[in-house]
Amino acid sequence: MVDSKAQPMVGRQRTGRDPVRTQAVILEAATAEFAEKGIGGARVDTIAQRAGTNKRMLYHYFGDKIGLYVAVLEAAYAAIRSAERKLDITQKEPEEALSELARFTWHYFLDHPEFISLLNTENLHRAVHLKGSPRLREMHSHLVTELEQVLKRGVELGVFRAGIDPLNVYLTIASLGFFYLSNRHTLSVIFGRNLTEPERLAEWEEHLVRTVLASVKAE
Amino acid sequence: MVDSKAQPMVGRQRTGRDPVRTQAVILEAATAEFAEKGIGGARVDTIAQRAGTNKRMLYHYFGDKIGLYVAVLEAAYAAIRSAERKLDITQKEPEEALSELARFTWHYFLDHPEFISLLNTENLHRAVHLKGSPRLREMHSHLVTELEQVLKRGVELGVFRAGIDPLNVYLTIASLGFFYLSNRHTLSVIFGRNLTEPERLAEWEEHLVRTVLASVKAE
DNA sequence: CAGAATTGTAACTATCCAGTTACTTGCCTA
DNA sequence: TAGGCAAGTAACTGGATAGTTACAATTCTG
Repeated sequence: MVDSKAQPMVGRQRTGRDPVRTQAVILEAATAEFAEKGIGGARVDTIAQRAGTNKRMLYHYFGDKIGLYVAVLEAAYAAIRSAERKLDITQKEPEEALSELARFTWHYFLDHPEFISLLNTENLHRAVHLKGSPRLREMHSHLVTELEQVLKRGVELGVFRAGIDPLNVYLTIASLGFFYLSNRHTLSVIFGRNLTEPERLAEWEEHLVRTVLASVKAE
Repeated sequence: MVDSKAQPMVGRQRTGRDPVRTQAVILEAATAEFAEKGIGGARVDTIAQRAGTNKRMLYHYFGDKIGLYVAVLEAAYAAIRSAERKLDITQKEPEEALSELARFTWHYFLDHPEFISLLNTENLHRAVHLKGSPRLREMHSHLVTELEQVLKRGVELGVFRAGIDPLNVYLTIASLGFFYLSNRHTLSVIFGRNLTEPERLAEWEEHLVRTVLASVKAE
């Protein structure tokens, strides 16, 4: 999610002055630590160790623990928005477009469980950090606007029913993708099944796509 | 979620020996504290204050902070299972039964945001506390079995399509209800809308019910 | 009314942890 | 090659916190 050249410097000699790379490895280590343990459980010393640097650097670049967490959250949003911009669904048939958006979202969550965890952490804290971020505008998703166009063409073609709020469709996709993965631990225990077996994941993906299409289907 | 006679004893004199009630007020205060702050952010002294008792009592009855948290989690599961047992969907028309289950789940989550938060906390910790609970069996939901019967009758009547895993329908309902409320803070910031306005909540409830029914509809 | 049980008080311990300080080391460039 | 800059070291401070201790106070029942 951060610059791919970022790598912990554990077991390495100093490689020279590179503030951008130092910040990147700190951010990556902090992402893992905050995602695994939340704000209250994350430890500054552990983040420094995981990054292969020292905590003087953390305070030098990010100010304090919360400043580091905010940078992690902003980077996480930047990453998903960057990935979303690579998706262009407006040039496809409506049903295909919607399927593609649904699969993209599912696979993004599947490949980025740390993003799910960070969202849960931020909601636990009532989004106070997100609200205070000057980069808020960058976190908006253009996909709802694109989705609006897709739904409109679907209505025109007679495959989608009219009167659907695109935000609701976006939230339907996100709901089905997020909940399954976010709650995989408790659900696996409660239902006595391993929800993260490859077959189950593939089955849920098909169920997700089918449900989203069914929810907008013309009668 | 806990015994209704539980009430904080703040500002009250000692009201006599009542270990059941003392434990109940501690559990209620602890539920609020763990739900609002997670395990790492919750404070034992604050729980005692919120309960109107002292922390000697917390350690006396629950052993330690984690023991208290586990008791909170078990009580939360007991409460939703108790509420679920009052629901009988097997005697209704399949579509009505499914609608009722969907609305019940939505309203349960709406009325119990602390349950949502505790589930997120427990998943952050990979359900290690849940796994270790001797009350695990009590946490299973009988509703999947009932749902299986409802789906079967729906297929027989020709209103539902065949081959649907009842667990997937249950997860669909839970997904749509859970995600919206769990992420209400970040989503409200990102999309610039207050997702918890009464009109939005009512609209989402209708969308939830419609989507669940559409997902099982016979073709 | 005495004793048992529940609940309370307040000080305490030991540990943890965010953040700071004062310096040192190493790299790179003019 | 000297100096500036990035990065590192390690001790430290101050405060927070879970959990404990040793007793006291209150309630209620046999």
